Amino acid sequence: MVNSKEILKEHISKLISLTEEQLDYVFEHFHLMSVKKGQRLISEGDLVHYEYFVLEGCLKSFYLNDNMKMFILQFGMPGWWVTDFDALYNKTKASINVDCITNAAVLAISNDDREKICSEIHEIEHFFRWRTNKGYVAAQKRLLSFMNNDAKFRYEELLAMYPQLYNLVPKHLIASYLGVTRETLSRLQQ
Amino acid sequence: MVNSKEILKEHISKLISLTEEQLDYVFEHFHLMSVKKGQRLISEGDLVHYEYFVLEGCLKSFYLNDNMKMFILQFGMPGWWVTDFDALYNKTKASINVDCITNAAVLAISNDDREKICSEIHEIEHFFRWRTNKGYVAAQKRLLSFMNNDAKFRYEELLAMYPQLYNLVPKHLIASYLGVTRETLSRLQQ
DNA sequence: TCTATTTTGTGAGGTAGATCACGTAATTTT
DNA sequence: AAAATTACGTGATCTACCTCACAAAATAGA
Repeated sequence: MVNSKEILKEHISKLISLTEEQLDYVFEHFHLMSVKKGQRLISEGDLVHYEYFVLEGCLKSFYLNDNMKMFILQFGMPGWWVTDFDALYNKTKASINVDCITNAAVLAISNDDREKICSEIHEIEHFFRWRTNKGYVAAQKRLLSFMNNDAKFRYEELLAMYPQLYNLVPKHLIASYLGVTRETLSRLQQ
Repeated sequence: MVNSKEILKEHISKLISLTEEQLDYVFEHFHLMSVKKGQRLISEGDLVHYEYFVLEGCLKSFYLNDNMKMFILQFGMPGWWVTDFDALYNKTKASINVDCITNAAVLAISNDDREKICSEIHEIEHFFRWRTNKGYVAAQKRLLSFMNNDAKFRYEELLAMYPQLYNLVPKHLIASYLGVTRETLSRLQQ
């Protein structure tokens, strides 16, 4: 089992400086969850109460269209935050799903608790602003790559960024992330 | 000429509550700019010092690939914030450009001044966190629409959201936003 | 007002990736 | 270990969109 407290502290301390007491206090608002492969953390149509910081394993957030075709928004690897940010922040029903690709350990924090520590500790609000900014920038870059590059390029780009993915998740999930069919992905590898 | 102070105050007050004095103080950190059609605000390769809040007119942020093909990331309409967030926050060189599609009025704030008022006024940090979160959610939704829908659907989606765009900007720019050629867009309209 | 530039439309042919269909390997369940 | 399920590869055909080419309309500059 991982030392969740140390991992979170180190993650936060990359962006802001808190005292040990503050870090302990922040940590108290998270709870450690051990989640099994296939387990659903967020389901479309439900209210969303938590966001999840991934400690180990791999989650996915995904959208299912009317034909039940899956589109993966994010692979939640260690150090990443996963939730339906739209539904969580605006207290609306989830339009996406989150589940576990492999057994995983995550730290969950409720929307209320996040807002609470954000308002109590200015630096934590700063931390979450920067974290969200990074997500925004990453989403824009992915959008650009989508418009500018073909599937093969995007595939190599993804594997360069996350080499572990190749052996960690089935290829049809990688295809869903790239926005192509599994058949096309299979043909790319030649 | 628009009342820039009132517009900014109202924009900020939608998310947070500040005193009049605080709002005045915040406003002092912006400067009003009148920009002409075609004028460049951010150029690829340069350092980025400002972000821009659009009061009137229309900006565009765009990426040019190796063949000088343009991809529009954002139409900056009144009430939107435009910059290269990656370059601005991380003090690296711009990878995108921002210019004016029509004559426009914007409020500019430097990165240093934003960080300054964010650290001085906790609520302002909160405001910018929520603003960025909205941008992140919008970028993810656009990505999903890109993967899930064809060009015609995305075109109608865009016009439903911004009906003014149809008469405000040339069609080839709309095509660049949708990620199709101008020829394809022209054929979609039938 | 005349000219130059930008914008828009449309035909013809090419291509990346989709869909459907089938077979085999690998993994999981019993 | 057998059976069931899931993952993966590959051929054949189809289609949304691209590229190139040309022309007409609209707009901006002088």
